[in-house]
Amino acid sequence: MLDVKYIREHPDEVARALETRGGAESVQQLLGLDADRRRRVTAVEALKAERNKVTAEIAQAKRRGESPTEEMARMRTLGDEIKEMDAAISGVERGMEAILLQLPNLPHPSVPVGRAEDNQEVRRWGAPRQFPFDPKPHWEVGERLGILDFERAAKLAKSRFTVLWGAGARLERALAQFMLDLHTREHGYREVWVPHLVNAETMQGTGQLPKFEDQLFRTLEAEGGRPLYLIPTAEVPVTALHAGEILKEQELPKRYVAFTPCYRREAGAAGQDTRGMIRQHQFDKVELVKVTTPATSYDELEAMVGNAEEVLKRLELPYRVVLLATGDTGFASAKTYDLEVWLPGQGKYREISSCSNCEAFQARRAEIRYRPASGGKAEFAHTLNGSGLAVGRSLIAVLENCQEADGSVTIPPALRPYLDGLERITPGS
RNA sequence: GGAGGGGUGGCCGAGCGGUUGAAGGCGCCGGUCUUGAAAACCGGAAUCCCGCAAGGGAUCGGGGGUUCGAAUCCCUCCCCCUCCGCCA
Repeated sequence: MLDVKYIREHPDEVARALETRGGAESVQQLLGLDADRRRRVTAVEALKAERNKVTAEIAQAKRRGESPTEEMARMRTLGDEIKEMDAAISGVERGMEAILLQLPNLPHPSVPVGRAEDNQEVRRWGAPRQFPFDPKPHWEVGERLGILDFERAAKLAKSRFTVLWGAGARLERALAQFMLDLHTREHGYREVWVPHLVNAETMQGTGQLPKFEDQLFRTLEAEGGRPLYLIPTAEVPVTALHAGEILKEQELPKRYVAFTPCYRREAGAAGQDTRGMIRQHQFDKVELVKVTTPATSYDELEAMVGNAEEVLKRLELPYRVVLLATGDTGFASAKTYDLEVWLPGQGKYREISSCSNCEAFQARRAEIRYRPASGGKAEFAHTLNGSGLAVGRSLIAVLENCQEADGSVTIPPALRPYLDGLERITPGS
C-alpha cells in the first residue's frame, strides 16, 4: 500500500511511476476523495470539540447539583449530526482504501522502465553443458526413470499436479534440506515453520488480497464467514509474522527461511507449460524473508540474491540474473531480480527464484514497524522476500542438466550427502 | 463440541459512567553520582488524523447500541486461556 500523504504531495511523480505498472488513472480519483475527506474531517472535528467542551460543562454543573437540560438536549441533536457526518467520512475512507489496495508499489529508480522485453540481464554464471546427445525435457527423463508420474497425479487430483516416486521424492527432500542447511548454517537465516492456511488479513498484508483472489485456493468458509486460504508462497505467513508489531532497530534485520508447499490456482495460465512440472498447483519452495530498515534494505536485497545464487552454484547449475523492468515487477515489489536457471531440455533459461524488495509497501499494509535505536517514533520497516529456491524447479533443473546418454541422472556432489551418497539415479531407483 | 475466564500503552498490569490518554511496575532515552559501570535518585517519552500555526479530534480486540458524556453499561463478531469430551 502506498502512503496517501506521499501521493498527495507528489501526484505527478506517482502517476508517472505507475504508468507502466497500472493504476495511474485512479490517482486523481484518490486525491479527490482525499480532499473531500479532509474537508469533512475538519468540519466534524469542530463539532466534536464543541461537544467535548459542553459535556465537560455539564459534568461541572451536575457536580453543583444542577441539571442543564437545555444543554443536554442541544448535545443530543449535535450527537446525531456528528454520527451522520462520521458515517459519511467512513464511506469516503472505504472508497480510498479500495483504491489504495489496488495500487501497485512504486518502482525503485534503478529499475528499467518498460515491459518484460525491457528486463535487463545483470550477469551469467556457468556455461550450459554441451551434450553429445539431444537433451530431453525433464518429463521424459523423469518418466523414463520412473520417478515422475503425471498420470496418477491427474487421477488423484487433476492436471498440474505431480507424483514423485522413489529417488524423485528423495531428491525433492534432499534439495529442500540442502537449501535449508545452507541458508541457516552459512547465510544467517533462522528457520521457521508456519501455517499453510492463513486468514484474509494475512493475505492482504503481503498484497495477495484483494486483487489476486482468483489466484488463491480458498477453503470452505468457517463459522462467521472467515475463510482460510492456502498460501501461494511462504512469503505470506513469514512476512506477516511481525504484523502489528513494533520491532527494535537493534534486532533488525530479521532473516528468516521457511520450507513450505505453495498452492496456486494458475488461473489465466491455460496452455502455458502444460507439460511437465514447471507450472503446478502445488510445489515446494524454500523461501527467504527479511525485515530491515530503509537504510539497509537494498544492501540486503543484493545479499539475498547472492544467497539464492549460491544454491545454484553449489548445484553447478548454469543461471543468469535478470533485473525485472517496471511492468514485469510484481505488485508489492519496488525492485525484483529473477534468477533463471538453464534448462537444456527446453533450450532456455527459466525462472527459479525471484528476489524482491517491497520497501514499506507490505509493512504499511501489515503494520510492521520498528523503533529507531535513537528512540524516535516508530517507522515502517522494509520487507524483502526471495525464493532460495523453488524446489520443484530445482529438481527439474537437475534432471535436465545432469541427464546422461543412457537416461540416468548424475546427482550433483553437493547433494549426495543428503541422499546417502547416491551418485546416480537409474531406472528403478 | 460443552462449561467458565479474559483481551488496556514497547511489555506486564490497575481502572469498571464524568479533571483517565489512561495509576503502578519493567524496559527505553536524558541527567545527577562514579575513574568507568552497576545501584540509587531526578526528569522525559503512546499512536494516528485535521490544521501554516495556535490548537483540535480520534484511539483501551473489531463493529453496533444506550447516554449530554463510555476503557467502564448492553448487543454482536473475532481471538486467547483454563477445565471436560474427542483426537494425529
